Amino acid sequence: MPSVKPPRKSLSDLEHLVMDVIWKRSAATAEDVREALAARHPMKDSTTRTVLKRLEEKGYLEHRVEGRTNIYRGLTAPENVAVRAVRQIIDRFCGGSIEQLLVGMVNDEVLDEQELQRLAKKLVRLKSRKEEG
Amino acid sequence: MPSVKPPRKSLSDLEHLVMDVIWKRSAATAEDVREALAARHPMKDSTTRTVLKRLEEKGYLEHRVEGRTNIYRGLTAPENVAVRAVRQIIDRFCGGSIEQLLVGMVNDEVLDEQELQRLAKKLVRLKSRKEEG
DNA sequence: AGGTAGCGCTACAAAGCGTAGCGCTATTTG
DNA sequence: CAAATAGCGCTACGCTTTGTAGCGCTACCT
Repeated sequence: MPSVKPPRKSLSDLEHLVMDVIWKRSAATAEDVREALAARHPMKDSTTRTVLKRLEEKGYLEHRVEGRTNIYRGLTAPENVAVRAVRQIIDRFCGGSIEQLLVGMVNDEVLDEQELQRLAKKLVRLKSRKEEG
Repeated sequence: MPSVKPPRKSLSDLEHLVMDVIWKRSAATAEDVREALAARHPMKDSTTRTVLKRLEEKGYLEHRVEGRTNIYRGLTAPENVAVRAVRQIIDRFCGGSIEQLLVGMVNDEVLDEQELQRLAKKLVRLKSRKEEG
């Protein structure tokens, strides 16, 4: 597996909106993005391009040229970005302890213990199934 | 329970360092903070104060005056900050699905399913014990 | 009285972000 | 074919955040 280098910087609000578009359709042109966001966040064509360019610099995107058109493609799935971010949080706020985070989530009622247990079981099932092939 | 309002803005690197000091000792003066960070991050007295002030504005701290000295105290525990941040991440990157995040963590081997199950059980035990009083 | 501790205020440069204008070229259209 | 258009990259600008600190005031100890 050619481990993809993780993006260095985090996403701004607008960058996030744009990434959502990319993630939703796996590939898009600048115009695609602009149109997709026209309702929620209208912007000029050049604005879209700037954001796209910055996302590329940050390592979230790459593009290939097709005819005269740039086709942008995401380099990381949203879940991966999420996992990295959470990892950071655990390191920074919970002394590296996932347990501490889970405890906090249960206490804050963001997560229910029963639900967590159900998910845990599900994941174990999934894993063993995968190992069997 | 007088639900504490969550801080609005997130922490910068330096702010984070400072909060760690506060969290470690639950209360501290500006000098305490400066000394505690002197090795890792030397700074002038006034710098420390600026950061402290900003942290207060952001809602992470409050201070009381004792004699001529300000005593700073954290308003939120690190786990709470962590939980809120993770909540955001789940909403933003995982469409609100905790499951999606956990799956991602297991796939990225940040978390082991067995370990997760162990923790889940532990939390359930903890909860029932708490309910019994 | 003079030094000092402690404090708040103001400032400022660098970086990040949202925004966009401009000018170039290849393609489409009248 | 000339003109309009699509698509692109470059440059820029104002605003906010962040790290950094200087300054000047006051209460206090020597």
